Amino acid sequence: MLKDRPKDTQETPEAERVLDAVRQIVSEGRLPSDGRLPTERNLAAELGAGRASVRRALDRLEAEGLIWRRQGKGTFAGQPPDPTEELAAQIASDVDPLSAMEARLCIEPALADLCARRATGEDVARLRKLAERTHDADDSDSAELWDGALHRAIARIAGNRLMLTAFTLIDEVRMGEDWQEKRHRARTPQTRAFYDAQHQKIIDAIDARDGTSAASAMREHLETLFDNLRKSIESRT
Amino acid sequence: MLKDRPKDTQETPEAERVLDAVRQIVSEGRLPSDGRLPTERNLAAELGAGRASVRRALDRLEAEGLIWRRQGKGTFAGQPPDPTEELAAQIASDVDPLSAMEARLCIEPALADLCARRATGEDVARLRKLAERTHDADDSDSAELWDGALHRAIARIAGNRLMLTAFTLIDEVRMGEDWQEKRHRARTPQTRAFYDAQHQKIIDAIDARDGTSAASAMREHLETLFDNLRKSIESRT
DNA sequence: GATGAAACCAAAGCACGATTGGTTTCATCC
DNA sequence: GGATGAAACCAATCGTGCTTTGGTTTCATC
Repeated sequence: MLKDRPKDTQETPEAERVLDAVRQIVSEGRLPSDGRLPTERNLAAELGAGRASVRRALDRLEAEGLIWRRQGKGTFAGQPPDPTEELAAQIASDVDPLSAMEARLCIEPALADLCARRATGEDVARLRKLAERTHDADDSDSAELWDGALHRAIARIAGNRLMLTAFTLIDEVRMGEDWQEKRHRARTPQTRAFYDAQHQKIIDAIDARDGTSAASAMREHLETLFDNLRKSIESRT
Repeated sequence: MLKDRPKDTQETPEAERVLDAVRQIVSEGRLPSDGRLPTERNLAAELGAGRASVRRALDRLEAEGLIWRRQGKGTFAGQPPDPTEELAAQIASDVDPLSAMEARLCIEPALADLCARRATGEDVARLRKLAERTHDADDSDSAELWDGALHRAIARIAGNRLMLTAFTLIDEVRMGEDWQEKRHRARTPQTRAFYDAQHQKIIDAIDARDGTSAASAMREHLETLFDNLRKSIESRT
């Protein structure tokens, strides 16, 4: 810390070399579809370094959240899988889009309420950024992705582990099913503008730390979604 | 169907013999702690019957919900395990009683609403019976058990698989943790009478198919529980 | 003090055979 | 003809032993 050279970028000569090499492998994504990295032993051999150095580099990347590791399994790029996914996959088969919306309509207003009561200024800034991304998205697909991220962020900020798990469950089922096309049709330029305004309203309420308003704004938003989804289903049965 | 002899009780001579034998094994509970029954082949040998007959008997018992089977695993007494339990066990460690109540307060009023809109006369009769059992319970422990059964029944009648899973998740975490004593202290004779009245109000609203009233009655009930739990925690920190 | 090499531990995977429910076929017996 | 019993086969699961892989320690080297 007291040294005058920039510790973060240099560390020690070998450490930096290995770290950069591994970071490049991860970021460039030249790896199997499951995101698995070479084993530590292979990595060490390929880079002509010792296993300890490789492990130090991986420790760093893990701390940064770029990779995750599991003893006996391997090292993988990205975030560790959530056990909720499995449960979601199991029950996904007997859940229809309407009951999924029903569930969202139940839990998300409550999450917005809690979110409003617990959000920090930083949290609100993050939400605004996500809403902006949703608004700026070029195609309907990426808009949906950012929209999902926004709702998830609200759920996380709410700070209730149980409700977050329940939300994740609903979210996983919703994403994993074959309703994609249905929701796709329900998303037109007009509705998108509408959704953006509703997002604004929700975030404004959260920013004002007004839980009740946040909940009702979220409920209104979801009901709009719900209606459009229902119309979309009815129109082409 | 057109025969004059009582098909249900007699079927065919051998079938009935095997069915009774297996039914006795299950009901008397002379089986390992995991509820595993002998294999079909062993059962057939023991009873001096063919495997087909044994399977017919097991089919019947499975249809009655007395046993469940899994290829490659075995035949077991009781109901098949719910995958929700595992997930609940995993996240149980970082959930506190207050956030569990928060989650209940979010989901159970919505379940009561749906329940009121979908309950049949038979369903309401079942709920009334459970409320009666809760009221008649001798000790605080069994009252809690019947109370749990009542809330679960409402969740099941609501008829939304996703929300039922979410409810089960909360319920499992709630039951599995060490908060038993806390809730125990929160349950006094006075509060029990109070709870009984609230149960009545909820069920009356469901009986009247008034979802909004059912939801608010449930919310009121949970808020009472919540308050008492909070007091109980504060009193002896 | 950082590095590299080696050895060991523990968790997970993998391959293989055995077990078990699910299914079909066929001969037999009322 | 329908129920039964026997046999064979399929598919999912489990148990076992070996391998792989990350986690950890030790030691020699630079």
